[in-house]
Amino acid sequence: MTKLSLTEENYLKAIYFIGGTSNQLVNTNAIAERLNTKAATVTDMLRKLKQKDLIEYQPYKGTRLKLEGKVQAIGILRKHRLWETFLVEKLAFGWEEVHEMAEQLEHIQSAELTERLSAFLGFPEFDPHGDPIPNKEGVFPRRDNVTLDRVSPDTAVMIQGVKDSSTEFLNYIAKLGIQLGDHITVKSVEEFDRSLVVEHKNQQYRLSALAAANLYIKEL
Amino acid sequence: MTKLSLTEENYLKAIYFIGGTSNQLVNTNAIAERLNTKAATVTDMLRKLKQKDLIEYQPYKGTRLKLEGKVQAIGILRKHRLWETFLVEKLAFGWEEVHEMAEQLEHIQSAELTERLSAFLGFPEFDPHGDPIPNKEGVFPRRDNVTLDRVSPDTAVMIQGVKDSSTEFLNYIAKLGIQLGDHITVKSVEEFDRSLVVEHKNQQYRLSALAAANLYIKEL
DNA sequence: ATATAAATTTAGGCAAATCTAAAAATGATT
DNA sequence: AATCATTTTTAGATTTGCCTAAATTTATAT
Repeated sequence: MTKLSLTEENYLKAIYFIGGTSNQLVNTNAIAERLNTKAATVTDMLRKLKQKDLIEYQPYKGTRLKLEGKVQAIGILRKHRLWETFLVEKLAFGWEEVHEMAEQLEHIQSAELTERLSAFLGFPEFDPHGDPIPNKEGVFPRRDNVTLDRVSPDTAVMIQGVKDSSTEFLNYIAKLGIQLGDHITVKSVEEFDRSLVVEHKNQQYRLSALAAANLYIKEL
Repeated sequence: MTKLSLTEENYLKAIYFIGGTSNQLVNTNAIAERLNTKAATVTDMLRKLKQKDLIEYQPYKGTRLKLEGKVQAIGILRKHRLWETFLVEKLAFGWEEVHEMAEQLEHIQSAELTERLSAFLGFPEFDPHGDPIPNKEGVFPRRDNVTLDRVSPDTAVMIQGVKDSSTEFLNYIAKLGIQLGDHITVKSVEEFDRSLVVEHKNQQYRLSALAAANLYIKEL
């Protein structure tokens, strides 16, 4: 639980981001590019992080997070997404504007502050962009693999994400006025083609089974 | 408007604090003590800050803030007190707990964030401790020199500070349950001794003219 | 398989912020 | 005014994070 420097935190974040959830081996150059620094600098830091037992690192082979490194990285991600939620929901910033501020706020050290912020925001599980916020144990909320076509009629649900993120689909739902976080209720399902009539923002309209199958929802 | 390092900001803050509002000459040792560092280190930084034209500095003589340095210091103080207000009023921290967190938050760089935070908090002019929060131009609010004895009956006012800060007086008002920020209303004034009956927390009681004259208030 | 290209590390340095120890300036005292 | 004590600065090192240039390892392509 050694206190990490801001720079160390940023390296862990970068390795976590590039390695993905499967914790793949990460190249030195990839880290250098993400952090706008030089490969030689990255090598220095990797040696240091290895020495602190936060990463696995074999020269020329690449690096990956060890458990403690991953815990740290997820902790920072949690703070980042909570602060972004605060900035958007409480201070009315636009989604595009908040990233840089959150990059600073995520390094504020106080576990108690993080937990109280979470409580103040109503223990959000997803940030305004729909990205999951890990809890304080580092566990990500399951984005329920439930899609709109599997909901029983008259159940109010919330749009939580999209399965198909092609431009065409995003344009289509934008045209319908559907946004992340919107509430929607299935009114009826057509036996014939499984298309459904939904109520959304006080309007009723029909949605194809395909469209519904690509909208992740959460029951309220 | 050069962007300052965290360390530079802390030196400016220290000089501002020690020099006081009258901007007195500040000794090297005083700064070293406040920042838990050594005099030699302070000398190095003073040369650097002088070179950036943020302070006046004559070797062996001492230092004081120049205009730009003072502007920066007051800007940091503004952020510090706004964040403290946030932590106490929104996240329900106790007053004693917030200082260290605010020491970190005060360095977050985003003028827009500061202004939105202020708006979110209702443009507070005093922090939960009663200390004035400078506005974005660096001007401190006047703690109105109005005391409770000068208020007309049936006007709701807020306790904003004390004139007499002797232990005896503070104990007396603590015994009455009067705290900074409390709302209080003068119900009537006695011609004879100018003592007054006040309503405070749903109770009515009598206060001497002297006690009332030592309570700074703000009309609501 | 050998040469060439790409990725990575090593070597040597630099700037910021800090330290200790020694030197210099200021101030206080007889 | 000369000395002693205090304050401050200078000198020289250290640590962290970064750089360039050269050397080394790994990957690719005839």
